Amino acid sequence: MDQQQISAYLLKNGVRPLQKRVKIMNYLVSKRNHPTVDMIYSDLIHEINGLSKTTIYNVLNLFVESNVALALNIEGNEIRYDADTSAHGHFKCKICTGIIDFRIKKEEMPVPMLEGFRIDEQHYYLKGVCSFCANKIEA
Amino acid sequence: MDQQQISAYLLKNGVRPLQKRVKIMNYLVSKRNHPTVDMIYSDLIHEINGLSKTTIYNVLNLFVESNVALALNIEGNEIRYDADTSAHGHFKCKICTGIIDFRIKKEEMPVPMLEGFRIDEQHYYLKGVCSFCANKIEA
DNA sequence: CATAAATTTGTAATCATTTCATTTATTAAT
DNA sequence: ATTAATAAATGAAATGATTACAAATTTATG
Repeated sequence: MDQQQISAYLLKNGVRPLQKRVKIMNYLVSKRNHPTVDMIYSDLIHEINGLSKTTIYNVLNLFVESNVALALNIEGNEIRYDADTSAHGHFKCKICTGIIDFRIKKEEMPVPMLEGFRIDEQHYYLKGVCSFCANKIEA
Repeated sequence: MDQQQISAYLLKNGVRPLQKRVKIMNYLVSKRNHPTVDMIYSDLIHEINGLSKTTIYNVLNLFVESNVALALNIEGNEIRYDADTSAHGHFKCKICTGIIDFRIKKEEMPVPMLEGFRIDEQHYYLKGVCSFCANKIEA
């Protein structure tokens, strides 16, 4: 996705494609690292002159409201963001703190018996040790 | 579960059954309300003389480490606790903020293809509007 | 009982996030 | 283009949950 495509994508979802918004969305879709606000800030501060952390909070909150990003609450003390809003699960490694996506077909998602409930969001996540870190520990 | 059973349960899981620990665990298993630390504090302060919020944090962290309680990270700004450590999902209502358990059989849980990963925890949660609040809105 | 070890307490520190008033950028109209 | 009106970005200060830590208390052990 280049700047043009990102702008179009935001516009289609009711988000005015302003400079910083486009750059932050571009960061999310190109890095796919499920970053915290701090990670985004440290990486983009070099690229965007005079970027403020508050702006990142504002933009991300807007993204989440507009359904172009997900807020992941895996650990209690940090929110991580994901531009992939399709159905998928997340694995968080306790050692390296990295988050890895894994595909789940919608049909595989268990459907709970909740008569009369309106379900807006489904989240499925795992915690453990990723294969890379597991290998390190063995060695 | 009475005090005796709770003490035995804690002991079996490597947690010394001290007074406040037993009372906090008793609260969790009897109320089943997925409380925050503040909810536990406001309810138990009347019952336990000179209870400190720090103690609740300490005890809950110990419970989670010892696998006798789960820390639920559904909303970014609060951790909620659950003494039911068996496989089940959680639904959080956006309106009344209540959390409702729902059964999922272990077999129904989707198994991701994560070769060489060690999976310690599985979490499945939904957000939306519960039937009770949905009815209110309609009316 | 007395002592040592573990736990609880309360205050202060920390950290992520939000609030808010001000400044700056963007859009629309002239 | 210029200007006026609107929306967004900024930074400092406030908030709120959680943790750190030293002192006081409780629990287990000889």
